[in-house]
Amino acid sequence: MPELPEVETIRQGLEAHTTGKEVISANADDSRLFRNNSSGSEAVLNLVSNRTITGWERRGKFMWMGLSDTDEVLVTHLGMSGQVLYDSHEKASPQKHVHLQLTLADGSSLRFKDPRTFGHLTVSKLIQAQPQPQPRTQRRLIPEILAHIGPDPLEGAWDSNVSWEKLRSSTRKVKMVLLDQQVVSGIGNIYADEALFRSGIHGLRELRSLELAQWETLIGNAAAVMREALAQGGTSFDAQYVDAEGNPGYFARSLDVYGRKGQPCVKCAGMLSRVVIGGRSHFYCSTCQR
DNA sequence: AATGGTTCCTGGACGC
DNA sequence: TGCGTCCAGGAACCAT
Repeated sequence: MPELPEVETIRQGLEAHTTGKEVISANADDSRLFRNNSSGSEAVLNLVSNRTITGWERRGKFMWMGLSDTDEVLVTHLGMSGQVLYDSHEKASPQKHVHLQLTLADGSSLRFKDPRTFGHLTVSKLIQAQPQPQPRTQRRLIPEILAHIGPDPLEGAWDSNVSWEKLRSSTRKVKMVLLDQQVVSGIGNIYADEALFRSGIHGLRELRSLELAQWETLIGNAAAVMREALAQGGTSFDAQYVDAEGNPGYFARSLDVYGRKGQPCVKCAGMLSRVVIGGRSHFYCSTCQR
């Protein structure tokens, strides 16, 4: 389940291994990963072929590959089970669920794999981000299709006051707002639960019951837990999440509540519970979270 | 306008 | 051991 720390881990690996390399051949299937392109995978193949990779950027759970001599980028979202795998040598045999494969000039390869096809592979044009990061050290460009996605808490652009006026009267459950990528991006089900636990806030609370200071604490804790996870290479429960070189992350052992129903709370030793909010599992401590 | 529900998909966990 | 059944998850889309 790639959330911000997992996507950032993958991005760093791709940045290190593929920047400056030319794409000499590209193959794609007709997977629904390409559903946002009017011409399916064709637009993606046209974009990447014979261009040099200039780098990888990220906002929230979205990541994009920059290319030479164009203001269009290849935008990826890994969904539930997406992987972008780098290999120092070309993978000759076709592999299951690999929907796009690029061969680079030095003989290395890049494979976009996604069994559940919840992800996206889309061509999009870069535009000016609104709002711009503060302080405005450099102008941030983001893909046009991500214009509605909010900044993530690890970006300079994040400012909880910006969204507060719209949120303060909302009757939505706090957990649902944390997962709303238009409000704040990058937080998925795992880190939402961890941030709520650290903040002592129950996910079923209505947002309007919070003070601005509590909302800021919540976002601050989400940022903190995601930074810690990033330092561990992300969270892996199974083979679904691996970095660009196929290695798992080690943060799962550091989770306080997610997936721990029936186990003791790390703060009060009481038994942790689970409830469904908006179709998502919410793991919490009924003593520590109010 | 704002909010909640439905949908896509398949590997893995579980029960018999 | 092997089969069937069910569930997890993100975000676009639809219904209210």
